[in-house]
Amino acid sequence: MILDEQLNQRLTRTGLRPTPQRQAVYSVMLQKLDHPTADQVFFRAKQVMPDISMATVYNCLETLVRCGLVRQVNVNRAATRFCPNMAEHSHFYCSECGSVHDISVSARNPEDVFQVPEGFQAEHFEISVRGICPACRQGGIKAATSAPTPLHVYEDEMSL
Amino acid sequence: MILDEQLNQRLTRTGLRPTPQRQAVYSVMLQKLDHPTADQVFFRAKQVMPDISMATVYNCLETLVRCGLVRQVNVNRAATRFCPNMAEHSHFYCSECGSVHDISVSARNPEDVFQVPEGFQAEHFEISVRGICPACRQGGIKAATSAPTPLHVYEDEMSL
DNA sequence: CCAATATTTAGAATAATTCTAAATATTGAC
DNA sequence: GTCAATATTTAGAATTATTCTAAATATTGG
Repeated sequence: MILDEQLNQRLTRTGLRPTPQRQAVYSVMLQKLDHPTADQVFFRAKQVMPDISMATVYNCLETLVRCGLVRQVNVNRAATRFCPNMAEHSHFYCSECGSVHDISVSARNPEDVFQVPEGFQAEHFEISVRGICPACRQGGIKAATSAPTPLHVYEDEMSL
Repeated sequence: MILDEQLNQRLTRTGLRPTPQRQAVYSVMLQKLDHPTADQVFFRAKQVMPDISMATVYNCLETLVRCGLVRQVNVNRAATRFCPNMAEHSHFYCSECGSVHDISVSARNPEDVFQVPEGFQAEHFEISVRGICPACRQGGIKAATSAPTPLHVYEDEMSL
């Protein structure tokens, strides 16, 4: 597969080794472009490689982040999500169902967005938006005492 | 104190009760305008009210957030920080020492910053910047195997 | 002052993540 | 190809911030 080549190049360039686990995790990330948590990646990876362990999934995801093929998305204090879209973009977080969606950044330069005072050295910035996703607006799921998982989440991932 | 009045008004307006603990936590938040974690707030609150409990600090902080006197700042997966500056601003996170600093937003409107696709309903957005703070640039603390706590952090908070 | 309601509290529970140390795999040198 | 050196995987324990629980206490309006 061509994508394996890309992964292998990135890995070796960073002094890391290509392994079947890393390939499996990366392929899983590319298969479905939602923003899975480590748990979800673990579940999906097991379908391809049944003996892979959670620790390895964490390790592989960290590796992919380190070599620039995946990025981490942190929303509130919920589990970290992972995103293989490395193009510049921001994230929309649905406060109803917790789903994460890519949105595009309209600002051209950092200076159009924020100002850091003298002496600070900015390295990276991130914009995140919170609100209601189309599915939840449609679905009209009312906030229950403890919100039930909306139907449009987890259509896959039925059992372990 | 005048600020207690402000707190009490906000609380009762939201159907919540003014309590000494809430006052203590709020006063602590206003005393030092850094961005303390719940732990740090607990430590500081104990100096004023030695028998206050951690659970109460969490409760009070949540209450203050709910009635709009304090906001939460989440950076990466580290402990949530709390900020009593309710004016529009963003946060700069120092990847060396973990300190958080207020920075100003230059964008006028959300549309200048990002675009949400049709069907999404944005409610709130947040910009966060990561980099090196002036103290760390000066200090020139080199990344050790496990970074030692830089000197400019925790000048207070020596013992429990 | 009393009943109704809200808050505080200590400690247990949770959940995501990191750590540990032993087993296994991969690499480059020969 | 074989071997030593190094990197990776793994299961399970440990950690950490936070939330939950249920009993004790405080506050409020009547």
